[in-house]
Amino acid sequence: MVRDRGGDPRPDPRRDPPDRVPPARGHARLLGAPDHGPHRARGAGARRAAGPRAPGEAVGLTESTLPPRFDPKAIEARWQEAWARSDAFRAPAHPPGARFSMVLPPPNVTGVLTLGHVLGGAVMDALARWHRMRGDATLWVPGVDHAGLATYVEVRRRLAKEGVRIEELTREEAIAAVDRWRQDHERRIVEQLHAGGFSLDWSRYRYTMDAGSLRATRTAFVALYQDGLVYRGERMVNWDPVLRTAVSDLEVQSVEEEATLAYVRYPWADGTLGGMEVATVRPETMFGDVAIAVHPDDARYADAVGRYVIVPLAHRRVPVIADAAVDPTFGAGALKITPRHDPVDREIALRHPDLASPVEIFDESARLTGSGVPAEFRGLDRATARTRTLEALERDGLLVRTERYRHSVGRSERSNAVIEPRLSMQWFVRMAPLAAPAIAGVRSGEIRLHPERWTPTFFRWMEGIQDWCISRQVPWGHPIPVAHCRACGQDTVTLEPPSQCAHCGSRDLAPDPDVLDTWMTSWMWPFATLGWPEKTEDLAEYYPTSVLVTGRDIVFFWVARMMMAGYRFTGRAPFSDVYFTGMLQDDQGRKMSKSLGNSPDPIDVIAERGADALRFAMLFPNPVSEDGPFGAPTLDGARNFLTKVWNLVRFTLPHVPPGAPPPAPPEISTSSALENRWILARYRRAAEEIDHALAGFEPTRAVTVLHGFVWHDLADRYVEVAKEALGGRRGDPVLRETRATLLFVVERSLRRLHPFAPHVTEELWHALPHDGDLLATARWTPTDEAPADPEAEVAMESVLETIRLLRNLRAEEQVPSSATPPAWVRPAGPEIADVLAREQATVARLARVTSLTLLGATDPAPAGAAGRVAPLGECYLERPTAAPAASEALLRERAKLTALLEKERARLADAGFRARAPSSVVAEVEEKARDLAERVRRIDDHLRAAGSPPAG
RNA sequence: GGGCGCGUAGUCUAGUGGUUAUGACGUCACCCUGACACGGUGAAGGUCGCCAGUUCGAAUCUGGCCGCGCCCA
Repeated sequence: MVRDRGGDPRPDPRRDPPDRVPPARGHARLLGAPDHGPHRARGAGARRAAGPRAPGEAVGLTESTLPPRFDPKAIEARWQEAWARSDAFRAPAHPPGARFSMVLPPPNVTGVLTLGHVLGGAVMDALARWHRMRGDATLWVPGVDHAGLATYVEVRRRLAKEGVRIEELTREEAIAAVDRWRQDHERRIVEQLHAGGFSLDWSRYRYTMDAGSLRATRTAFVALYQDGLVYRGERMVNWDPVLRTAVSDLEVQSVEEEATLAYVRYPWADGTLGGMEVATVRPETMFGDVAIAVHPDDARYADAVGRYVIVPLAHRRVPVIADAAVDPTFGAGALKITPRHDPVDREIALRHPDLASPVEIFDESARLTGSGVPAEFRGLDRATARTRTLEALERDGLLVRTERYRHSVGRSERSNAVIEPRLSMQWFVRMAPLAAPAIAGVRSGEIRLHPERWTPTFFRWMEGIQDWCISRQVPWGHPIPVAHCRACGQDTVTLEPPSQCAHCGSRDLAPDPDVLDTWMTSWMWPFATLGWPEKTEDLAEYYPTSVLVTGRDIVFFWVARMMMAGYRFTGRAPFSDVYFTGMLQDDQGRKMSKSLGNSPDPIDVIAERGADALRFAMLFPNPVSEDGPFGAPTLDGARNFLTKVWNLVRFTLPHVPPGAPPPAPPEISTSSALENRWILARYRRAAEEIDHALAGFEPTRAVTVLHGFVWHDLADRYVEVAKEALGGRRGDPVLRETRATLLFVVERSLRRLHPFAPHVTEELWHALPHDGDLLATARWTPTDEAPADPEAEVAMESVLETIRLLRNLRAEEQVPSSATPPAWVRPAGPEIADVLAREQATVARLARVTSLTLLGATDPAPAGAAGRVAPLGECYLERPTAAPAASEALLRERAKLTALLEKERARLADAGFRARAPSSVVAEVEEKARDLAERVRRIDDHLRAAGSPPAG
């Protein structure tokens, strides 16, 4: 760290910003901690006050004033301000060394953040804080997205409630109305992001419609236009008749729906009896029919091809044609051809150029207004027209029959309106040439997807990619940078809005009235936020970005397109790794979604539980990359764990001597206390796994390891064992070593926990002696600070296992908790005997036995004692005199071991196993069988001694 | 209809050829033991969806079936 300050236990950044805290190397006693509610009468404080001597007084403990539970509200805002004031998250301009950069997927100003956003945020912040602590120049760019159509629809709906139709406003009024909404939501989103404690660089905040984004979008459009990758053309598009705009293929959801399939007779034009029977779910489109098509090989209609029929109600003559695209098994095997209103029909019509040119029958709201529509139906909407045409057909005797029919219907993602395929003039991006480098990038591993299993889906979509319709007929969005010349009819496409036509020089120009699909801007987010198209320093320093974290639901909308834009406009992949998060589900297993209204506002959860608990709960225990439930139990778990950490520090504080220096790796040798060697070894193992998991995009694994290590190894086992040494009862050198070890491991655990629970760890870190201003900018310490020590791990396992066995016996024999009976152990080997001899006192204390006697191999079992047989040997515990001999557990154990033994013996009896399995495996099984047999024998001895003969 | 993925204790989950199948939540019993009852200790709970196959050996590999989910038509 640059400055060695700190020591002031609870800096209040509102009064004392961290960089102005006077250097004070004091003891870490907490001063002025707010009283968090009445302390319960029971507990340590009360006991100490009442007792003759507070434990630890003899060794100079200091009373901690941290309350037993932490109150997130009391600390979170304070640290958020401290981080902000110290510019901790502002990425340096010209950093040496490694870079780590990310963009926050810009939340849509359509709404506010959901818990899903917090999930992504928790993952990103973990990565950002981890890299920052590792010393990488770290940049995480915040911003919001104008979310074109989505926001427009939302505002449109809101205005409609107030009785205002947005279509009736002027363009300027409509834009102003949407922009007011945007500002309101933008403010709330920023507030939410602050409340989450995310380490975003707010100095680089961006908006997808700010000046830079406008310039980037315009530049990209012009470049693509000049390359011929953007073109205008009359194509069949997905038309949303409610919003009266085209939408892209991705914005159409296909839904299974039930419809009426009508069999309609088209009479022969020559007056012959009969006609062609055609099945359709859309009889109202018959006014646009130009033909009836049958399959060329369909024998039923061989004579029909070339004849003419009359379109019912419209009374027009159309030919019967043959086309291989017709499915002869569907309906009657004849298809009416309405080229302006069905993509398949259009394809067929294009193959038959002699057909009459198709007529438009719908207006932009899908009302029947075309010239070919009989007066009876003119002005009707699609649904009414469908009913009326069926009625009319029935009246005219042309409706043969109807049947129910399930088929999939395209609905607009935004308005839920049934999409009307419509031939219209739109702007498109040619995708295949843009997709190729992105496909290659993923294939070569230049871009990696995590979890990997999503790559096939990615390739499938990319390889079948269609051109992208980018024009929208709404006011809200980036204007299409094209001017149409009224004089010569040509387009002028330039970076700056032109004052005259580039072709004829006329000044009579009309700007294109449409706007761009919102993704035409967001696909450039990773570099547009860094200043592109200008050659900025940020772009040079921080592009390409490192990781993109997002939900799988926008892989095609956004992730794939960012790759395309990245390669096209910067020549590079926009990021090297993509991490997909899962979707959260509510308590009932339903997806959390805005429409269901089952995602709480993160602000409310944070107010109630704290940002740390919320974020931690996002990562644990359910895997981040899988869909999974999220609710109160998960939050409770996170809160409980953080309270555990809090109390671990509360326990540690009194053992920090006044004036203690910041924690350093303790001097450890093979003569050190076993528990100290062990916890250091365990810490090292955990730290290595955490680092490995983070590097491998497995945040849940990192958090799981932390949770297990801190709670079980450190708090449950180490602290309990170390209490003896910490009480000074094992002598001064051991006390010093143990204090140093405790402080070191606790402090280093806070460091590794910080990316996942930044506020509470920051608070606790400041309560301990520390070097530097903030944990957020402290070092990610190397794992080899703590020595690997497999020997200590094995030895400690024996100690812990002995304790567990004796506790188990206590419970089974219903030994009263106040009793401390004598116990015996017959170790299975000399190493275990050694360890237990040295750690006798620890075992006795934690198993609450009055003495622990080690038995030799030939010593008889203590009479009347309850016993267990385990791999490490046999444990005996004096049975309460009143208790009946309980041998159920022993019998259960025997049954289990016998079953295992059978299995191993069967394997050994198998000649094939002996012949083909590796000899090491055979030896292992032999050893295991010997051991099992020995244990069964001992159990039998024991049962005989206890007077209950072994079963079987 | 096509593609992809997933089925492990009541729930969620770890585990890519040899482990007495991991952990969390929940459940049961005992316990307010010098930080934590948002806690401690111990226990119970699984034919690893089903059926075949490969292999000396399968939760793990292959095939089929059943169920669920997602994406695309």
